[in-house]
Amino acid sequence: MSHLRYSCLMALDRDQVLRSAAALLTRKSTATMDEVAKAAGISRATLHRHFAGRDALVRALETLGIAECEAALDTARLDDGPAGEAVHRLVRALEPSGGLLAFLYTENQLFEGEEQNQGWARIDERLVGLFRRGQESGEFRIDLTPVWLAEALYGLLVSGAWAVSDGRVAGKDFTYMIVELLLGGARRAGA
Amino acid sequence: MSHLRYSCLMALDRDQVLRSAAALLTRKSTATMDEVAKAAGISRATLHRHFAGRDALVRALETLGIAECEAALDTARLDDGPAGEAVHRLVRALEPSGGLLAFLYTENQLFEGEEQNQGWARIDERLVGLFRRGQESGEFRIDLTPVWLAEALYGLLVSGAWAVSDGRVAGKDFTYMIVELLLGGARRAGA
DNA sequence: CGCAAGTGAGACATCTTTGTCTCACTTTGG
DNA sequence: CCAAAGTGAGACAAAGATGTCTCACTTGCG
Repeated sequence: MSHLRYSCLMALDRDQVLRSAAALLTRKSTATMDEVAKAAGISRATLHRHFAGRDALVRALETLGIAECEAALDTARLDDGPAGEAVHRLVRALEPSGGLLAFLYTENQLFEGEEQNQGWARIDERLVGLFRRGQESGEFRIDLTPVWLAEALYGLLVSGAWAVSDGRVAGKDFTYMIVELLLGGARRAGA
Repeated sequence: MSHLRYSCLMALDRDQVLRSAAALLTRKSTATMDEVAKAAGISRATLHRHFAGRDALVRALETLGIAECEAALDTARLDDGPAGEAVHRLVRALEPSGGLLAFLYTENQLFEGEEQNQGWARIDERLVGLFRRGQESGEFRIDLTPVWLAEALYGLLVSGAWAVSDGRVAGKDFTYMIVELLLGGARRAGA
């Protein structure tokens, strides 16, 4: 039964290709299939054997991004302790996926009419739930809707990922900057 | 001398086409020249008479966006009064340009290698100067760099513009949400 | 060794977008 | 009324990306 080994090996290769494609498309979202293949160190023909086409590749990246988000949401234990600390844990867990999420967030904006992947709705739900919990516990202000807070978190993740990749801010500050701005804002506490 | 009238009429038409293109590309950043032309109510041939090509159109949109930003920066009188209020005036002045800025911000991310338009550098400078002023006056915290605060403002503008255009948040809350989150954060003042 | 599977290189047709051009029609101003 | 300018519709080739296919080569395993 070489079939099992076959599919196993394929899965590994496929994942490596996917990671490499994510890394490239994060920097250049319009990269060609040929560029993606070269970046992965394989030929365009082999790339095509893994992913039926560009759409399939992007959809696979979306699935990967959703999986990483779900994993980060689990890791961050959103229901434990103060909501602010949960946000901190979440951003820290999301940091490695920042570039991929930036790509998918802007890419998703193109699918104006089409229904978005069910996975994002589920993630939105959990994120909104976290902010709502913070409001109900009196930790977060209630004049900013949970939906907006979730949206703002996405925006800050994108800004942060791009600013880091462009060298405008240091990568080590990624989590701190996002969490501090999202939770505390720019105004000095005493001011 | 019909030449003067000619150029004058052209300028008006050109500006209308530009606005319409901005409105369309804001929603669908990959729209083709044909779609842009149809959206403007003109033929593709005429569109080409106004803008040599897609690059020229995008560059013209960039120039428009820069001009609107500069105008907003002037209107907001960044050097007057508390920096926090200046930020509020700025976001309010920027609100009508939110969609266009979102388009240009994400579009600019594609020009990774190339040098960006000098105009953006000047705008960044003024924006960073505003946040620096707020820090020096003791109004803003100093553990978040002015560069990051400026970047975060861009990100929140993009998130806000998309959230409004997708109907996830109400358009009338645009300025309030962005300013309050940017300056005050999600955490309740007393918490 | 010999075979089967996977891969790389490249040819090829196709599709989309773009840029250019022509031609007929409409509008405008003298 | 007439001529000039602008416009719309469409044809056309060129360029870029994609998807498909073939063929030779390597690799791994019996």
